[in-house]
Amino acid sequence: MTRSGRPREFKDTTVIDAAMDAFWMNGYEGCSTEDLCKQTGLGKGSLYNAFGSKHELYGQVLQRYHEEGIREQSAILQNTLPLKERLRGLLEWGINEDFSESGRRGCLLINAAMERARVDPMVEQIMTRHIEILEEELCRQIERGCENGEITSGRPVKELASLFLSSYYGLRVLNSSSQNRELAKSIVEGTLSAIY
Amino acid sequence: MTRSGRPREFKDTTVIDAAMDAFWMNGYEGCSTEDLCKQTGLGKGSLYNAFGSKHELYGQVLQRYHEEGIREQSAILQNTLPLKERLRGLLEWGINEDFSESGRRGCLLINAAMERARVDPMVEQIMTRHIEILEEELCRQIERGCENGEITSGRPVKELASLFLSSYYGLRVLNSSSQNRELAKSIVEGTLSAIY
DNA sequence: TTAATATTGTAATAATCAGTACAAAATTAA
DNA sequence: TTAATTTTGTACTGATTATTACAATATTAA
Repeated sequence: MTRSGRPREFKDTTVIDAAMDAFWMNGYEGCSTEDLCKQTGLGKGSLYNAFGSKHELYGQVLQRYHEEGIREQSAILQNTLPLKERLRGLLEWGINEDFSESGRRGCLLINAAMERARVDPMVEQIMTRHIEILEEELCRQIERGCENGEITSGRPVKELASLFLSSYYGLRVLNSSSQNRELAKSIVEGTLSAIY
Repeated sequence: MTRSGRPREFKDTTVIDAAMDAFWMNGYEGCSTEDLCKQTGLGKGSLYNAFGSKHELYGQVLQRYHEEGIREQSAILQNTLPLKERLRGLLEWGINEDFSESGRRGCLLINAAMERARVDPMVEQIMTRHIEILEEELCRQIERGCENGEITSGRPVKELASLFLSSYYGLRVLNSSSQNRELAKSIVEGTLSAIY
């Protein structure tokens, strides 16, 4: 079942990961096809033959980032620690991303949404789905926390999940806007003690 | 003390406001000098003569937005209502901005910071200052709220202010990412009941 | 081997980019 | 009036933009 013709000299996922770096560093508008060729190592011919356009490649990049992000965040929320430690883990995972060596790029999906969700249905759709999934998982875990007595505040589950979600996204934005570790620490404590 | 030479046919602040719309709609990279001329009504000659470069004009736009934003937000935080209503007022002010007719542009400063704070010291500086001032005002008001018995949670003022700040920024980001009024409502309730 | 097919690198395309040059126009100071 | 000064609109610059054309290359199926 192998296709005839000259075989590709690259793996799609590898190229998408490289393109992800380029878009992450430069944004969508700020990233030229030249940048994409340099970062991926492909020529224009190959890039356009394989991915169609800059915008389609961007779509594949965001989709991949979204799926991997959900995987990692869900894993943190579903491990065996007490809920409070899992929630802390998620906040700290975000902080690690935001303050990593690789140059303070923040969350690619937030960057993309702020730049383009308003004008690009593809971006809006991925971001909306991402938020939905995260919110659902938060509700699931907080619900369990209420049932087994870990959470005693008595507030509605939806409200607690919304609060955590917004505080988490605010944390990510504040981190990549002004790189203030003190503030980040304070947000973590404030958020956790708001739920407990 | 009038300067000699042909007088300008425009008021600086009017032009800056028009340029603000252009940058707000398109982002920095996505906004061409052509866009700026169209939106402001000026020719390139006048625009460059008066503002030097696209980047300098962008700086003036952000500075103006920053100052006006601080003015409005401070006014809300300093009015005569109970603190809880003032905090609610700030959240709802943000929601009104994010869901306004003028096309879901969100907060210009957040947009700018997400696009450029990483690579543009001017943007980072304005955003950092903006956050600082807002945080200070929140601390001031929450401090008073603790002293006069409006707030009884016993948590440190800094922590409560950080929580509110992050939740507020998260709210703004979630709003402009996916325009979910239900979620916004839930965040408002969750945030306020976290502090009270 | 050959025909068919797919990928690759390079060169070209037309449009758009930020910014400049400059002469015409409009003002003030002398 | 005239000289000096500033603003304005237009035409232009060279660079860069996303995308395409296409011949050379590398493979599979017959």
